[in-house]
Amino acid sequence: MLMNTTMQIKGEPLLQAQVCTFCEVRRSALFGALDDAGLERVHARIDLRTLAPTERLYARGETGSALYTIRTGVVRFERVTEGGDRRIVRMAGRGDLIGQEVLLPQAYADEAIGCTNVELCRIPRSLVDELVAGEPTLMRELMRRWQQSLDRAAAWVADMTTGTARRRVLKLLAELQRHVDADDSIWLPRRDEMSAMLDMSVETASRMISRLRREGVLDARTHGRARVHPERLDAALQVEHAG
Amino acid sequence: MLMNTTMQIKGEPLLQAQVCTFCEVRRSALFGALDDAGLERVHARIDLRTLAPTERLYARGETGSALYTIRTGVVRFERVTEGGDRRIVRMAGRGDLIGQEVLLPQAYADEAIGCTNVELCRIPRSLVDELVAGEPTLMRELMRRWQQSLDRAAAWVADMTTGTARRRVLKLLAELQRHVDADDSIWLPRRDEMSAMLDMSVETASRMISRLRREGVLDARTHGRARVHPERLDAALQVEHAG
DNA sequence: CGAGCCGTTGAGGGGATTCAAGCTCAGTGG
DNA sequence: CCACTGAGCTTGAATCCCCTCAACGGCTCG
Repeated sequence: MLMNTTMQIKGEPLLQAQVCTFCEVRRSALFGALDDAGLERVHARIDLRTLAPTERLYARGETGSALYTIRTGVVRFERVTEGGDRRIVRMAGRGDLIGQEVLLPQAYADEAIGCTNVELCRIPRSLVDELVAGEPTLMRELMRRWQQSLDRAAAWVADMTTGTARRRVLKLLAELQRHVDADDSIWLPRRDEMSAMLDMSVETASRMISRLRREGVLDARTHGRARVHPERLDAALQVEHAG
Repeated sequence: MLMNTTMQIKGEPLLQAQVCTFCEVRRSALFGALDDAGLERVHARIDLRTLAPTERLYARGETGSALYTIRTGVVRFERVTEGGDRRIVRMAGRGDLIGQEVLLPQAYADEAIGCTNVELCRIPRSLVDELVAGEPTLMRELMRRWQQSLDRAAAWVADMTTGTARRRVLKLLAELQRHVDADDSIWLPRRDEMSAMLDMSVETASRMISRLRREGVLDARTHGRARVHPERLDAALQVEHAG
């Protein structure tokens, strides 16, 4: 599993120490405040974990013993309503911390499911507990992450649940642009996934996407990936706001 | 201002020490972990603050120096979309901690506005900073509050933004029941406020409420307050889920 | 190659919005 | 005292957006 990473160099097996040192997200990552010596002690306890699309990382109510940072890919959080249908309530991407509630300690609050291929760093709860005792700065970093998640959740309400189907789809595309890949492509959800995010029927989602493709806002590619014209997307959103 | 509280006894002016000691929400409040001696040091720094309906506690982007716990009443969080209309993204009630983001330190993330008459305890940021240094337990309590806010935000997405207008109104009433008053009455939002919470027109909100009143789920009272039949509310939600 | 999943498109119906008109009620001033 | 006013609430009618039901095509995979 350690080999299955973008950090791999010249086909050699990759040690966790190297992963952390070279980690592209280190600056924004949980342990960014630690010096190299501090990182040394951390390496051995952190594992890489991969997640395939639609694969579940953990379930709501599960009592886990680890939290995760996302190295690459997109993860979504689902919740089942009393009606029995699944609703996607939030997403997370590169650099985001997820499953923080195990620190309280508390069961996971939502299901975490892979949207794309995902690479995660698995951080045991005990490790964070130990580090927090010695390094108070880490605590502030943790609180920042919590607030960030809360802020994104509020933004989700304001963006993904408001207005016409077209506006919500446009807002979704704008959100997905935040997790744009190296080759400018974004993850384009399946229609039933859009349905669960934006509270609309799969047919409506399909119609909106088809229309946006005809309008040149969107360029579909293979395997649930697409490319967006940022200017045309913004223009379409402006029109939506005006009307 | 100290006199303007439900804790007042026999008309005597109320000292903050008494307020904290007798505080009904102490168990669930931020400083519940502190012993009486610890509380003593805290009293002098905490002020009571009241908030009238539609009055704003703080604005989004404002750099404040205090966080608050809610003693009585309901507070809502608003955010303005790019379209220019206000959207209510979350609510908080008795015992909830709000404005925690000042601890990071960071500007307030949303507008906080009173729904009912509200009584708050104003806690300076500096006080929390000092206490955290001496009492690590407090830090855990803070994290619990953050997670709780996050959890409620996710629940808001799943409940208030999903399904038919009728379902969303029913879910809103269920949520408001959580903040039920001493006399079994709840805050019944104005129709335009419901509109901002549930993303529907004021007319639709009015129609739904009128119908629920005819159905006996709801008993309107004076001044934006009402009483709900819990069993009928649950029954109505069951039907909604089945259909 | 048939089966099944996913996406697309069409037709019809229903729920929500929009536009519009009254209604209640509290506050105001003649 | 009461008309006047304006804000909030309600209700009706027409329109429109979205959902439902349905059929079909492309694709993968056993």
